[in-house]
Amino acid sequence: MKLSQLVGQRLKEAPRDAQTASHIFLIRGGYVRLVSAGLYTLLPLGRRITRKIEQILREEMDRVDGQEIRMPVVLPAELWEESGRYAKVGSELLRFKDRNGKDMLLGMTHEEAVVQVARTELVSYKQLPSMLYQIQTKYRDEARPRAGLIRVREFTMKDAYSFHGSQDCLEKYYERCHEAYVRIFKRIGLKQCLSILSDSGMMGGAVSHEFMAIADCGEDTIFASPDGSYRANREVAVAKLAFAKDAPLPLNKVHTPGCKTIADVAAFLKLSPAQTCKAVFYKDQDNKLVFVCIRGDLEVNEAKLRKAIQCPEIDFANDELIRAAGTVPGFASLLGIDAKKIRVVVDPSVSESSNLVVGANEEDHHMLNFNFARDAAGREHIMITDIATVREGDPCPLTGQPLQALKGIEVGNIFQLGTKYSAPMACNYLDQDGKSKPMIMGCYGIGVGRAMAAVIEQCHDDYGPVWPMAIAPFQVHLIGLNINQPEVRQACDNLYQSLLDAGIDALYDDRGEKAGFAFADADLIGVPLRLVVSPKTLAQSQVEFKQRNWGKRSELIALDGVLPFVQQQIQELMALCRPDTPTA
RNA sequence: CGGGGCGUAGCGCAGUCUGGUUAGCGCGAGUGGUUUGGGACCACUAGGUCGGGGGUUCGAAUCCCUCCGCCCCGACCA
Repeated sequence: MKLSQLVGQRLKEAPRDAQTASHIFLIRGGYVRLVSAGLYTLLPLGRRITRKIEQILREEMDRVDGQEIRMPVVLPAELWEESGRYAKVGSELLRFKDRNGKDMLLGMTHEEAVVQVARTELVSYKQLPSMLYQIQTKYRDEARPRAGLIRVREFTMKDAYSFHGSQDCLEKYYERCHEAYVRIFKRIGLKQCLSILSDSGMMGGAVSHEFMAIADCGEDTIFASPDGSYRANREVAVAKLAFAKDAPLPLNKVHTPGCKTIADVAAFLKLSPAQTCKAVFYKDQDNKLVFVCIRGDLEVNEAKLRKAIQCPEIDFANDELIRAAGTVPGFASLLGIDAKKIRVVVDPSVSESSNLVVGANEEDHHMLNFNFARDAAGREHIMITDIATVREGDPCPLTGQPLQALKGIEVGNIFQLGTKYSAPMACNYLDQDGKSKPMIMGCYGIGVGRAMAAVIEQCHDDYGPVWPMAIAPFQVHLIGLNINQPEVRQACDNLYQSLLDAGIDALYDDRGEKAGFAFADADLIGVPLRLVVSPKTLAQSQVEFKQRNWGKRSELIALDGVLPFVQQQIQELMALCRPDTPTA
């Protein structure tokens, strides 16, 4: 490709909107262009990269016996009604009617569609296990697209679905897919990508992992032990906190004028927040009160709470609702509360700590020395479960070491779905015993554009992306300086042609721009290998060579040895992305 | 959906508060010339529904009303 013909302007300045490295460089380098919020056109450079990523995905999916298919983006609502998701999913699902008034939708994921394939094409246990995948457009009407390609509304996703005759088979296959994912992210050049335990959310199913590209701009928080043995999404992470276990002292009411917050109470009584108990009030979608107790220094993890009480939507309760339950906002506690009438959730930090300060359910008063086992009435009706948000430095549940907090971009996920879709949608097969059984399913997704953006987040310098060889838009960037001199033009043309003839993917800057201008563009395009030909180098029958990540350093190589040299460099850089040595 | 910010040429911005002729500047683009190793220089040229609509006014980019769009934070998120 000649740079003079490449579509996609490089920009000296980024649009003000762009704030993260990947967003800035994708725009400045001419990889993508915004069409509307969360909708992007991939320009040639961006498309070249995503094609290479897609090819890696194909190879790795085929390697775990996947078969590529293609399902429609537009799907009939009736299919989603079968699984129950048509009613369940909110406005993230784009619904519309076709000309006949039939309810349709844009696929945000394809469990229903693939189940329809499986239940007609896979009928016997002899055909299982089986895995189908596609690389295709998804649409999600995101409330808030952000950070360029990190969070968009329309995107290309590799989505794969496996079908099994037994849980055991699913679990074994899930492991293979996990390994395939480790290989994939290594191959596309991510430097740090961790698989973590995750909250499977509305996707359902028991076990799931998210693959997180570690990056400061990531939306997810991950807690990891220093030795890597434990890592989990903040939504599900747990810590092994130590609780005070002193001999219970008698309850004792104290006057705490105006002390409505934990900070007030702790300061007034000269205690640490960890010696207090916090009462937090939520309401569910039916406007019913949920009374939550947690140690004063901890925060409620709403994702855990939602899961614990099996309630997808919760919000803070207003004072009216709190008072109606017989408590006093700011001075509320379990004391005198009838747990039979109100839903109460207590974190172990409260049920297992001794002598906490709690509200007295009386204006301007608190109670010292609350002990759950002694003082909470109707304990048998109270749900005791971990609903605490893990903090950086909290002890790891496995090793006890202080947990580290990392930010990550979710570039892929894998789920053990079980029969969540196959059972309601009658996706059955005939087993050896002649009985019809629902298939056990797994699903496996990777966002292609997001993966590209994540690579930039991890691989860039001040001047632009530093593409890993495996997904670079080109393998070699050839620049001709003073190319208006016929002998330079000739030498460059010849070298370019011989690179192409050798099967090397070369970009040729034939524009005759000034050196600085050409170099700045080359940095933005981020091709891993660069060759510069100029009258100076030509006079010695040499070519200047550098790798993209060498900064200003370069070396001279003989013109007649360029081809084998470049081929070897490509091999060496490709080797850096070989999946042989899994890291995650 | 809640909070905040922004919308003037392809990109970055000034002008808006305090209304007043032909709406400017830098980058980018085109032509000609001089240049040529880390975003050169000179001259000329093209490029604008000042986000849309309505209103106030002799006069609106500027004031008022309204709608739309984009970004950031939060909520939500297979």
